[in-house]
Amino acid sequence: MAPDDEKDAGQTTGTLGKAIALLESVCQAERPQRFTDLLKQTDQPRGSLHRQLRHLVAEGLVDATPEGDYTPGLRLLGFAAKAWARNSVRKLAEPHMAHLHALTGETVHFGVLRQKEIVYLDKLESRQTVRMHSQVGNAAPLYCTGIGKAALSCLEDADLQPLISQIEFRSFTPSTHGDAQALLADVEAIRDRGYAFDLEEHQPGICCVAAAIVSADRSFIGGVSVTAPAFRVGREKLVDWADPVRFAALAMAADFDRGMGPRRKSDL
Amino acid sequence: MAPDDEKDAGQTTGTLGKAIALLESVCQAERPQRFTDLLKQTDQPRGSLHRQLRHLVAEGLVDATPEGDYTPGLRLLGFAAKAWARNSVRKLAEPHMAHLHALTGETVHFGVLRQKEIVYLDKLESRQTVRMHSQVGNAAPLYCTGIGKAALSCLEDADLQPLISQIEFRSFTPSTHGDAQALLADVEAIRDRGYAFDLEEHQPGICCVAAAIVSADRSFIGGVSVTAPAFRVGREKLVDWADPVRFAALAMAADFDRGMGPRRKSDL
DNA sequence: AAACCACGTTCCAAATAATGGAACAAGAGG
DNA sequence: CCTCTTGTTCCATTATTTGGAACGTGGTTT
Repeated sequence: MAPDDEKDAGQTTGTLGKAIALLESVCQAERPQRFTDLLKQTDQPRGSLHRQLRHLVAEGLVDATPEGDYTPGLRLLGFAAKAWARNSVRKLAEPHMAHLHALTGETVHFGVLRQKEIVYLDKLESRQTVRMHSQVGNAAPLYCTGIGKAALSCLEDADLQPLISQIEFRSFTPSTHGDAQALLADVEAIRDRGYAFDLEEHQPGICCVAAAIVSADRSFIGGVSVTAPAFRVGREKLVDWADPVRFAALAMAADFDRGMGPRRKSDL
Repeated sequence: MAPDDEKDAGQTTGTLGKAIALLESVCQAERPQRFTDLLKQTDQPRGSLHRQLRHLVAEGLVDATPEGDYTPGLRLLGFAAKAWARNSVRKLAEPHMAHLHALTGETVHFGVLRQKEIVYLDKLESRQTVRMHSQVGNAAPLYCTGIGKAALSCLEDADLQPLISQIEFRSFTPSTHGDAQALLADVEAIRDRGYAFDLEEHQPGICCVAAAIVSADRSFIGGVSVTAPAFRVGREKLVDWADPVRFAALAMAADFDRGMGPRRKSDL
């Protein structure tokens, strides 16, 4: 119908793309969506939307109550469990995370880059926190998280500049960097230090030290961080953890380079 | 091309169904799949498979290495995180799980029924286990897990019999029930007791006590269990935990009935 | 009651995207 | 040099999706 939709940018994924876009709508929403809610968001004809939803529900990607509320489907958990369990970088990071956790006694995160976000792949909780699990599987912006900024600090200036200029800065907290200039200055400092802070820039009251895991070819593999509530730890404490964090990141990078070297050979 | 495929059973999900079937193939495999592996499993023409994979990769549901290895995509984690965070039954179970965990000091599971399997939705670890997280999002058969058998014990005989007769019994361990008769006897006992055991029937060395969470209308909502290694706890210990587990299940059911009562009203 | 409206569901000709066979690259071995 | 395996591209055919409109259904107003 529309010959060239504005933001198709290169590739089209046909029917699947539309289905996943709809699934995204269902997932992004805060609460169960009704047929009409989705109709408004997706502005598709009734008939099409109806069939697409039927398909998604039949496949278990979306769950529907008899009353007509649509929520993300439980089958997604099964898929994600596999994606998580089979992720090789996460597996290799695990023991080093455990070590770091034992050393600091605080919450340790591991995250990788996906598109232009950090996705948290693993988390070891601080000893008895009241906090929920999760965060695992969630995505966060690059410009206001420790791991995200550590990732940025690995880029060449030539790649960094255009990327930063595309960012839409949103102030999650009063401390969030509000523009490219502030972020660039921070990245500069991170390059010098070799590690990054997040001083309540994403979540109020939460701060962390993070380091990038960098492969031998200088590409960003992922990041580790130690996180704690601001009321309990000051900047000095974070600095104390910086070396352990950096060391863990180095150890992970070494494991990565060792493991990823032999290609086809080590497959069996 | 094929006018009526054998097991289409009622509904067809068109293009999406094929894409998800392929995704399932990628996820089920133990290791990264190559194009040819998938070609064999799905017996589709090269052209079609190639395009479907391209679409899945473009959508982030499948990740592909430059070398041509296909693995479950990281985007799945994001979807699942939403599905998990927004699951209302899980949320309401959470505090009762915590209580049970504090009481027993052992691993507590919460699971619900999906299709004909138990899907684990939450887990509180035994204090310092070496064990990984996960299990969350994984599915297990009904006939060899505590929560699964507790679910079976909620069914009327009229529903139970046909369901059991369809089961393909697979012996995960020497203790797994091997036929309908043994399972029925166990279900009978569970009905009498009000709780179920899993005595190393699914994973060697692992046993649990479980109870069904049953709504006021007598339908199965989910199940809770306390799990421990067999070498550390005997049947007596499991029996000690049975009442706490049953009580937790009752409390969850009460919360469920209370929360789910007011429909549209409580939406806001 | 009748008229109205919001919500969902179902239908079907027309438009579009998926299909699958075959031809085309590119290595890897023999 | 030939051949086998693996992966990619092309394109006429075919099946699926599309989307407008008509049809239910229940709730609300006049």
